[in-house]
Amino acid sequence: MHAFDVLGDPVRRRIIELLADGEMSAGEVGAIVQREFGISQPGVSQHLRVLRENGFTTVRPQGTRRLYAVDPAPLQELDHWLERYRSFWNQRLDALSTEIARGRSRRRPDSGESPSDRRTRRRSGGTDG
Amino acid sequence: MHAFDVLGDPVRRRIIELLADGEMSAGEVGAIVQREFGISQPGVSQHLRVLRENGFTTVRPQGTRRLYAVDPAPLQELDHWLERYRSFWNQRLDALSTEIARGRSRRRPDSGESPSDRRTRRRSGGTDG
DNA sequence: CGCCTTTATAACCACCGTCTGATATTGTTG
DNA sequence: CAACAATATCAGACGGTGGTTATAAAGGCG
Repeated sequence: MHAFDVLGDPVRRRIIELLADGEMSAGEVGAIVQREFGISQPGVSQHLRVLRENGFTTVRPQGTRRLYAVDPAPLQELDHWLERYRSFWNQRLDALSTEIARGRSRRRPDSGESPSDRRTRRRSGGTDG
Repeated sequence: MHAFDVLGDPVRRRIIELLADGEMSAGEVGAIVQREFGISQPGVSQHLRVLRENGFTTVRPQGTRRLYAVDPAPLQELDHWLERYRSFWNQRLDALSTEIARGRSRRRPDSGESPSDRRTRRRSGGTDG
């Protein structure tokens, strides 16, 4: 699962935001998220699981509590994806279109970049990262 | 709809990547995406509509063709969201956890930041941007 | 005008992500 | 050990997303 897929959910984004300020217990995260989004404890727990299993958080037990912390590695993946577009917003958009058009006339045959997650069919249940 | 929601789909991400190299017609985008993802022309068109309606692309008619270009403004939104996490991956992770814990002990009562998109219920169909 | 191409839209639908209430698991305390 | 707290997991429901085929709309050409 791609980092964007994980963060394409507002609850999970919010959890990452909360954890950015520092380690929190599942319950603390839950209290806030339950209030803000109006979902149940198991609902929150499922989102925590997605984050955990996709490397966005680390978790350590402290008694009955589970302390979650953000793991920034997958976020770096997003940052890299965005690199190509950073130059875009430092320039005028119409002037950029012209430059892009020029750059496009000498288009590279193979940019050597792997395209975004490719799926044959959503129905196949092909979820790869 | 939040920028992450839009890009939380691999087809739409791919389309943005394609357009980053320069303006393309809907058909050109379609040919690539249909081959890579194995979806139909209307399927591609629907994704283009989502991108268009959420400000990720501009479109201009050229005869029967529609030329799409990337509009980077919403991507900037992502970049801002990521700012907070950039410092994370420039440091050792365990040392960072310690610092975060310290910073957490003097937690601000109100960070003044709007939380991620808040929904009452997914069932309510509350999709706001 | 008819014919063709391009591409958007309409109408429909399957499935999977996200939700729920119930329950299991983990840990602590008296 | 029982009781409690914290939280993960289970089993099932369901609606929205992302897909389809058919068709409409827009434009160009002979």
